[in-house]
Amino acid sequence: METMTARPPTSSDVARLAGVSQATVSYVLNNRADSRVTEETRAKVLSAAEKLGYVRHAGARSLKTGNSGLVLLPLSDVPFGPLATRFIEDLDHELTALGYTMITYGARQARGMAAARAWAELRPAAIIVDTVKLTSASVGLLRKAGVKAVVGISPKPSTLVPTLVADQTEIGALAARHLRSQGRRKLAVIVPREDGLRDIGLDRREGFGAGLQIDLAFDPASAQEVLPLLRDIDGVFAYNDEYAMLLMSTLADAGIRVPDDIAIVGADDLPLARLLRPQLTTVALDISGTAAAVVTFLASLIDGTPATPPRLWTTHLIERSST
Amino acid sequence: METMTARPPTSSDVARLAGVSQATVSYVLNNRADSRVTEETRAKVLSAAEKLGYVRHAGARSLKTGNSGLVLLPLSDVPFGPLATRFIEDLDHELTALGYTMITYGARQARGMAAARAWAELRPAAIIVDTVKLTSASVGLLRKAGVKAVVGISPKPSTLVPTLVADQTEIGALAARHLRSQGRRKLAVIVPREDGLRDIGLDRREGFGAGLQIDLAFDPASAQEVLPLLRDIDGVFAYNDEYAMLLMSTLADAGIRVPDDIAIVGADDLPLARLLRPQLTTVALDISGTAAAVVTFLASLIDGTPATPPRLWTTHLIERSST
DNA sequence: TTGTATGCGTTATCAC
DNA sequence: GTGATAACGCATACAA
Repeated sequence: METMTARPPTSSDVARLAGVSQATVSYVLNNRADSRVTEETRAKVLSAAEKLGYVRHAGARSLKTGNSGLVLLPLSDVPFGPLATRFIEDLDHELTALGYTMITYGARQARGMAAARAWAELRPAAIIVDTVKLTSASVGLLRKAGVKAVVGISPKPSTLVPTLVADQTEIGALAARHLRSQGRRKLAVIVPREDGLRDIGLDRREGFGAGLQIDLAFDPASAQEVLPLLRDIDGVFAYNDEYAMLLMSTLADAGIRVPDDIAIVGADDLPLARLLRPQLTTVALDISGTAAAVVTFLASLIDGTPATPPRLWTTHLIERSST
Repeated sequence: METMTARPPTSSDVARLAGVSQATVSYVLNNRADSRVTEETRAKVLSAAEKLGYVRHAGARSLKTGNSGLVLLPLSDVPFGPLATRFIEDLDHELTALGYTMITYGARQARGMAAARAWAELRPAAIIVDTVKLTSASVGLLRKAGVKAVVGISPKPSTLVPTLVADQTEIGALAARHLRSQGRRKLAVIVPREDGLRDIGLDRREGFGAGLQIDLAFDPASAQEVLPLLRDIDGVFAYNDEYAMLLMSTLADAGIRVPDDIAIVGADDLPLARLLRPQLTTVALDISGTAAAVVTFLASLIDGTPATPPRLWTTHLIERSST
């Protein structure tokens, strides 16, 4: 027989079953040290809670205590690869260890005020979000709603909020340095045409420095079109490994040799890109340890202690046979 | 001057500023039709709320009404590609349209009771989760906590909960049918060695039917090792496009021609795989419209109406030059 | 050591 | 049309 219509068990239900007061249940379940409870009553409470399948009501708890323990991560519109996924997982792990609950929210949620209102309803303790989704007004709203830490992610530091700087320029710079060190002088840099990727591409291009900018959509036809632009080029930074793969496949078709005619550098060190022949030289991003630093940073902000945002990653070049 | 320590504005604050009662504020903000409010007071309330930056407290609301409007999506441990990402985005969009708030939870959250307790704290209206993360006990706990719709995702229907069946066998079957139709008779099927992928691979292999099973790790060295197994093979279903890429790069190195010596079929129709030469024949999954159907299904369950879970995808074969 | 009482922000039932 | 008022589940100051 199913108990379909039964109301979820409350701490009062647990108290009734255990033969104690509701307050005692709360003490036991929260391990409050200041109120020492007999081992016996403690056991009674625990077993009663177990038997009833009692689970705290997070809403009621947050209403009472004024903090939800939630950390909100509205997902970026930019499709993310293994790196970002790994970072999010690490973040979740670290936050869980500190008793926070990490939640990701809306893949394509509207930005600005509407989004901020939706976020604020949950009364999160912290929120980490792509800076482009924030406005001065929306940050104000979030702060008013009691969000202790509003942290941005962005290629450049924001004036609005403390920002985790995802510095794209150093990626481009590293690629340029390597190509130059290989004696390449006639350089080009790929910038994706795709919406979300374009801004990142422009930043990588900025870091790359002097060189021909080639706008490229992720599409063989587009690659065919830009092929003539490479006539006088002997080194290309391809934005990332995926665009590098696109480029290399097109160059191969055209009979242009890599690295003999043109050297190619990718970025992100995708596992899939290791299958390429020649193997792709790439700028790898190292994010290990970042999540822990970010969580420490968040905790400081939540406590009201000022703190400096950590670096999101370090970069290093992996030289393979495409350069 | 910042108002750092100010308590978030409540509906009472709005009422005070607007010069009305707190109940009236609630009526206005919820557009309750039964209590007709003057257009004038309505405007006063709205402007007061605006000025204060008032945002509802989701916790208090869910405490009072007994439903949170939350739909929880504990993410699967299996790394997901563009397809799953798209599905999640669609789902979010559809749910938002119906007034629900979709939230994804913990990338590597523990399964079983511990996870269920964490989920239940949020008192979601519905939860969609990989069936392997559920146990009979944890489903019971969730139901007791008032979760109206506990929906599984799994290759096979579950006895525990209504299940969105991600039928992998038909993918394998389609690949086999195509290879046979091309006159290939000595068939093999790749099964990934990787943890999360292996079960999916075994299901695809089951659907494939007769043929040599080749266990393969996503790694060029592993591909080298299995190369001898392909000596007598003339058609391979490579599990998915990524493994197909691995395989094709290894075959190319060994001087084995595709499709002349061996025909290859991938799956998932990855954009990146279109760069391959020869171009990869693949089993494509179509998920358009699925999210809407799933949301309709969820809504039924939440209303207490029994309903049949929709199919997650349809499959079709895209023939290119690798077969 | 445990119980009583209160209020967090909200919605909803009832008088007015 | 609008305003008191109660209750949702919980944590905690204080009383016992």
